[in-house]
Amino acid sequence: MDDDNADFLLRLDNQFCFALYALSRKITAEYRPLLDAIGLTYPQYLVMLVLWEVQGNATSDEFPGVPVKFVGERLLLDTGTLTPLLKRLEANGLIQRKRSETDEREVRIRLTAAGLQLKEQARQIPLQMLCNSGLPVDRVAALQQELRSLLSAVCERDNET
Amino acid sequence: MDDDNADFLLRLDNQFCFALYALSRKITAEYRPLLDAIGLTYPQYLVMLVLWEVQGNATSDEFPGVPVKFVGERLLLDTGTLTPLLKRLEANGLIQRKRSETDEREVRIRLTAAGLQLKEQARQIPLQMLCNSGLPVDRVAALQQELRSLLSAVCERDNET
DNA sequence: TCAAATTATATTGTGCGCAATATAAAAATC
DNA sequence: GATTTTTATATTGCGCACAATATAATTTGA
Repeated sequence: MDDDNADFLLRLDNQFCFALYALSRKITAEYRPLLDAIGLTYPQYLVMLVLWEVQGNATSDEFPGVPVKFVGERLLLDTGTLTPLLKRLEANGLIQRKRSETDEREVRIRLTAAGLQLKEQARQIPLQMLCNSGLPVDRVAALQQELRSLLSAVCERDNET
Repeated sequence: MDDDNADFLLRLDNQFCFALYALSRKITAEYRPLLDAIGLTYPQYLVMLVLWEVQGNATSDEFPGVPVKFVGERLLLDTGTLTPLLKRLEANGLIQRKRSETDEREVRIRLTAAGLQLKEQARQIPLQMLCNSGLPVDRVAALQQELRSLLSAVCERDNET
């Protein structure tokens, strides 16, 4: 390949990765005011989404909790990120962390009453975001499908190695 | 809206933002081995792309440099991120940071000989990434166009405020 | 022309991400 | 059943991101 072609491929505007990286940060920034209002960061919000989904409306008495590993697999995050994040959520009274009695290696996570309650304040966020964005819904939906498809492809390749 | 619909919108798999966030991290991870080989992190690589583009083949004698602000606008990063990053690039001998003589507020950034030289080792990276990904080129290209379009829309809205 | 507003960068502090390492418990293998 | 291997979490350290604040230089405008 000659230099002109190589320079073309090195131009910032031609980097797929940069478009992805920049838009991801921009969208996260759009969430910030909404999440500030309920006292969550964006990664903390993702963890709460996972827990709201899996714990349903069960109280912490009824629910055995999920291992940290489960949350990590869902969000593609490792314990170096999750352990301190979960400790902060615990310090804020939204979750409980308790070492499993049947398998002492596991730490099981479950929502407190306050954590369950917070879901009611979060319900409005997805629609709010969509409205705030002013973007055409079908376009966002199509893009999301494509992103999820590529993500699956990359993850499957990772698993083969 | 009833609870079922709200729960649907709160499901992790339905979050546009999560698909974006997760894929962005995955793609960055794919760059890591290639960038490790030339001693750059991913954000540092982006800064170098900007500088390679704007300085061309000029030596640091010939080139007046660009302000930190210029790099920040190109990458949508603020000085809280850039100042320490640029200091690391300087410590590694890839750039010079020099306060402008005509406007003492500005710090002008330019590539050293080593920084210019590194471009030769970086030339292969974009094509390598495309090959490694194993993804269909046209699909990636189309997605990139869509991401850039949304990014522009979000940035324009920001500028109006 | 001088005070006020703006601009460019730096600093501080918090919270991710992630590699590398450590530790303890459970499972597998001999 | 003792040893090895694997698994689950924690810790440490580094480098972003970004809000908030500070500082100094320039520009604006009364």
